[in-house]
This record gives sequence, structure tokens and C-alpha cells, in this order.
Amino acid sequence: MPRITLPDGSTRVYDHPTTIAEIAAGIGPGLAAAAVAGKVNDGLVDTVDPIGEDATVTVVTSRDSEGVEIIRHSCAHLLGHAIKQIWPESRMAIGPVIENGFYYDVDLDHRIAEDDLERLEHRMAELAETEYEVIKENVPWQKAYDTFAMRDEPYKQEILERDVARDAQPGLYHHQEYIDMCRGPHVPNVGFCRHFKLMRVSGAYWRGDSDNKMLQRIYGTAWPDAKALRVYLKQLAEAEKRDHRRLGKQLGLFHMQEEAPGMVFWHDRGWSLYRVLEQFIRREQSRRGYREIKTPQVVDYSLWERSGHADKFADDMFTVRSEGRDFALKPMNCPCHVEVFNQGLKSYRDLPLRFAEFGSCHRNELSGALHGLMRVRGFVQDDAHIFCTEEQIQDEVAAFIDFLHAVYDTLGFRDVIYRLATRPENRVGSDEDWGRAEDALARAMDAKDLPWKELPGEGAFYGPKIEFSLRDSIGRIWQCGTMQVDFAMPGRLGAEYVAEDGTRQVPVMLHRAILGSFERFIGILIEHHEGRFPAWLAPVQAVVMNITDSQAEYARDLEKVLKKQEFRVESDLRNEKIGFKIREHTLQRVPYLLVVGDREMNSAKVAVRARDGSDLGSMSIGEVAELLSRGED
RNA sequence: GCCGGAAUAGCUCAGUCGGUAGAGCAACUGAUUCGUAAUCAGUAGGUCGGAGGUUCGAUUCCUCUUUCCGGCACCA
Repeated sequence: MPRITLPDGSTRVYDHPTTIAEIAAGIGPGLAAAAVAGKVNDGLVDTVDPIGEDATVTVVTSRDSEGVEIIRHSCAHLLGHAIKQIWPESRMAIGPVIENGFYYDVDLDHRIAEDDLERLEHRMAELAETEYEVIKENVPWQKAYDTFAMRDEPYKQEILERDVARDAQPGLYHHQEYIDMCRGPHVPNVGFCRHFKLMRVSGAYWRGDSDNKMLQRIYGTAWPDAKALRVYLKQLAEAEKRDHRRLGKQLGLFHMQEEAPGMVFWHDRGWSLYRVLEQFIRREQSRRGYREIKTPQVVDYSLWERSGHADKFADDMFTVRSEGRDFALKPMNCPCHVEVFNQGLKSYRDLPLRFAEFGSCHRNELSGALHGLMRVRGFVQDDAHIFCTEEQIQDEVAAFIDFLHAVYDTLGFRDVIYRLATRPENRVGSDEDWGRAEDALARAMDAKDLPWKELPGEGAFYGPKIEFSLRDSIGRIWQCGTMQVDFAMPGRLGAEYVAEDGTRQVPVMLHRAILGSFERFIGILIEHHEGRFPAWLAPVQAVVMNITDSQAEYARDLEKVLKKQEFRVESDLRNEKIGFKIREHTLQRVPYLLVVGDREMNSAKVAVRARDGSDLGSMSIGEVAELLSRGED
């Protein structure tokens, strides 16, 4: 006699084990038709699963986020069904839900091409159109195993062997002649799976392990209705317009070429952006007690052996041979910073000692990892190392977090995500050291009331770290900042200081960065702002343009006056219509367009137009200067 | 590194079922001196990513290679 409580508080009593389907039908035919699955005491179930006990029940429809996920998951099965119909020899691996969609990994000799996706989509649409019923069956482990053995599905068998308990009752979902195994729940009917699109096909290793066979992965997106699908596809197109590689070319910021894979050729406008950003960081860190240093890029290999990098990262370092010696291009700055620390005897009174460097590093990243500015082989970090005592860690971390917040805030990022990566299995240092360091990091965040999550086992081998990620204007998350505690390297490289009691002690080293790499961060900035940088960052802050030749002299004077005040201003005196010039510089995302005609010339003013098309009226030169400085500290 | 795809004028792209390529924009020249997102006319511009092969002939077909793109794996 299950007593079912519905979300509105009402209850229904059944004299037999009931189901979501029955409950929904009891409420109304509309809900019965819309029921994708159900929630029984917060656990998701299929509409046909028996409910024999008293429970709180919610009918899940495509309006719930869970419902959408279920539709996506069932779309993966539908894709599986279509794949098997077209290529019966396919061996199915896994077909999970991902953000906005799903994928299916298959082992198939036929190379799935773009044309095949259309074929698959077509077949899926036909199947969805028939609205066939998805039939669920829970079977004993052995029966599931035998089913897949008979159907020649070795991957399903492997999943059963490795991931499913022998006493479990795995769920088989029958999609007509196709059978898939799943925890579920799934839609009761493939009619729910009409609004999808197959996006791309790519390779993916079985179980994500590069030692395993590479399978073919088909990605798709799926939505509850046609409109949601359309909106999503539109969003994708919008995101593409922000692509920093495309904007980098359009705005003349940088380029890359075949002869230097993974290396950036900065053009004047991109380099301006870079320099403004660097100058901003330099000023901020100098205010906060950092000392800027500069260390060599080519360093004898023996230093990398002593630091331990040669052991772990030899393949990723570029090496140079000269005069019978081996050198490496530095992949990171920390060993060099320890060498600077080691010059001259240090006292506890010198600590904390904060060395900052815009450190130019090279790492020979795998070719397939390279991606525009986001993943490069030559880059510059806003790196710093703080040498301090263990007692000073927490204060230093707290001060760093304030610093990082100030920087992100000025750059237009308000949403920061905090994660604490704690001790991995392979590590150096005592458990007590680790405990204290993890504690210091956690307490520093707690003291500021920051919401953070732990990433167990994700710390570096030499110490725990906080990872700071930011969310950009279209919701993507980028890990940028980091604060790492290091117990190992100072000792390895012989760093020490004289303590209060006259003994020699090894300092703790904190590795930290806010932007990460300038290259990558500028890539993020480009996409975040879609190239519309705030005026203080913009490579060209304003363009002065004349209406006819008779104001050319006046325009040139304006340019000169503003340049003298160190604004980045250009003039456009070409013999073109004003509409043409406005269009061009607007497309170049110049924040302010300064138009001068006879009216302005005679009143010693300029007509100011913003890049969004708004008319800011006419201003004096002083007012323009004021406008251009806005947003700067 | 692995799987798949791509590479044609400065840019965006079309094209050749094997007979050495075309548009728009940009550039250049001339005309036009114009008030807030494209003035008009003309000119020039390409060893069709690189190397090899097949062929009477290759930008097109094949092999290798480089780079890029989408994923996977990696990211000290």
C-alpha cells in the first residue's frame, strides 16, 4: 500500500506497487505524455520502475534539468541504434551525457566521415519519428553478460566484468532490435529525442588511457525542443566570433607561422596590449613588496638535474648544445630564483623575500596540444617566488589572494573559483609538513570566507596548491592563478637562512602566479571582451578623423596633444567619407572615435562617438583625456 | 604523441570528374572634399603548404612531410 507524496504536498495511496507512469496518468494525460522519468525520494527512476514503499515522488519532464539530461542520454542510445543499423559490425563502448549533449564511442573499422554524420542524423530522425517504446529490463549479471557475448559486444562485457557487481541487476534498454546497458533512467519513448544534432567525430582512447585502442567518438547535442536547439547552435556561432585566433588576425594583434609552431609573433597592437598588462602587474606587485628580477633563459642542464626537472620533464625541455655543454631553455623560473636567493647569506630578518619575474619560458608541448595563444611553447609567466618561514605561509597566502582579487577585478573578472589541491600519492616531505601546509592554505581562504572545493590527490609532488579559475563573459572557466607551497626545491638547491637562534634553516618557497601566462591570459581577455577592450587596455584608444582636408591640420594637432599625454591615439586623414572611416575603426573596436569638422575646429572641440555607436556629444580636449583615462587606477 | 579533417591572391572563400585558376573585400592609380557603419572608375596581384611518384600533361590522383583545425591523451 504505497503512500505517494507529491511536490505540492498532496498524497495518493495505491493498493499495489505503482509507477511514475501510473502516478502521472492519475494526475492528467498531459503530464503522462510529458513524463520522461521520475524522482523517488531524490533518486532518479524510470517511468516503469515499481514503487512499492511510501515515497515522495516527482514526475520529471523535459522542463527539469534532469529531464534534459535523460533525453541527452537516450539520444546517445538512439545514436547507438542508428550506428548499429548502418554498420552492424560496430562494437559499442560507452555513450554518456556531457555538457549540452552526449557522445558515443565505437570501435569500427569504417572511418566515420562528416558525410556519415548526416546519414546517421537522418536515420536517428527516422527512428525518433516512429516514437518506438524503449523497453527496460533488469536482468541478472550473467544474463547481461551472455546477451553481450552473443551480440559480440566485448566492451560491454568488459564493463560488466570490471565495473558491475556480480549480484547486481544491470538494466538493459531495448531499442527495438538494439540493446544497450545503462544505469538509466531513460525516456519511455524515443519521441522525446527529436531535437538533436551530431556535431563532430574524433578519436578517443578506450577508458581514456593512451595505452588503449583509439575508438571513434561521435559528439552530439540534444535539447527538449527545436527552439532550444536553435538557440544553442546560435550561441555556438556567437562563441566562434569571439575566437581569439580569428580576432587576433582581424585586429592585427599577433600571428603564428609554420616555422615557429607554438610561438607568437606579436604585432604592434597585440604587443601594446601585452605591455599595458605587464606594466599594470609590475606596478601592482611593486606596491606589494615584490622585487622584480630577470634570470637567464638558457641554463646548463646540470641545474635542471639538481632541481629534479630533468627527471620528470626531460622530454618537454628544448635543449641547446654549445662548446661541448648541454643547456636547456628554462621551462620554469623557480630554480633560477633559488639561485638568486642563494647569493649572499640570508637572515630570517630578510624573510619573506618576494622575487618576481616576467619569466620567459619554453616547453616543448606535444604538437596536438597547441592551440592559438591558449597553449603555446614559448610564453611568459607573471611568476614570483616567496621565500619565507612556515609561520609566514598563511599571511603570505592571504596577501596574495587580495592581490589576485584586485587584478582580476580591474581586468573585468568578478567570478573566481577556488580549489585546493591536496597531497598526491607520490610526494616528498613529511605528512606533518603537508598537514600544516594544507591547513595554512585552507585557513587563508576560510579567513576570507571564500567558497572552495578540495581536489584530493591533485597537489604537486612537492606541495599542495590553490588553483584560482575565473569565469568569462560566456561562462567558460579558465584556470589562471596558482599558489603552491614547496618544501622540496629550496632544500635540493641548497637554500638556507640564519634563524633567530643562529641555526641554518631551509626556507619554504611559495610559487605563485595571477595571470599564469601572458599569452594565454591575453587570449582569454580577447575572448572575454570579444576584442572590445576597456579603453585603458585598448591598443588604440581613439582615432581622430577629419571630415575634409581643411581640418587635417587641426586633427593632427589633436593627435599630437593626446599622444604627448601618453594616450594611444591615431589619426585617419584619408580622403574618405566619414561613414567609411567610422565603419572601419568601429570594426577595429577602437573605443572612441573623435570626429572633427569645421564646427569642432571653430569651437576647439571634438565630436566623440563610442564604438557601440552612441554619440557622446562634443567635448574639449581635456574632457577627452579624462574619458580615455577612465577605468585606469 | 594518437584519431579524423584541412591547406588556392594580403583576408574570406569559389573552382578544376587531370589540360598551369576566379569572386568579394583589401592594395595601387585617378576622380570625388563629402558630418557619424562601405563614393565611383581603372590597374596590378597566385611555382594552388613542401618533397617525391603516376601521367604526354598534376593545383586536381598516389606516397611522404610540415603546419593548422576538431577531439583524445598531456598540461611541472
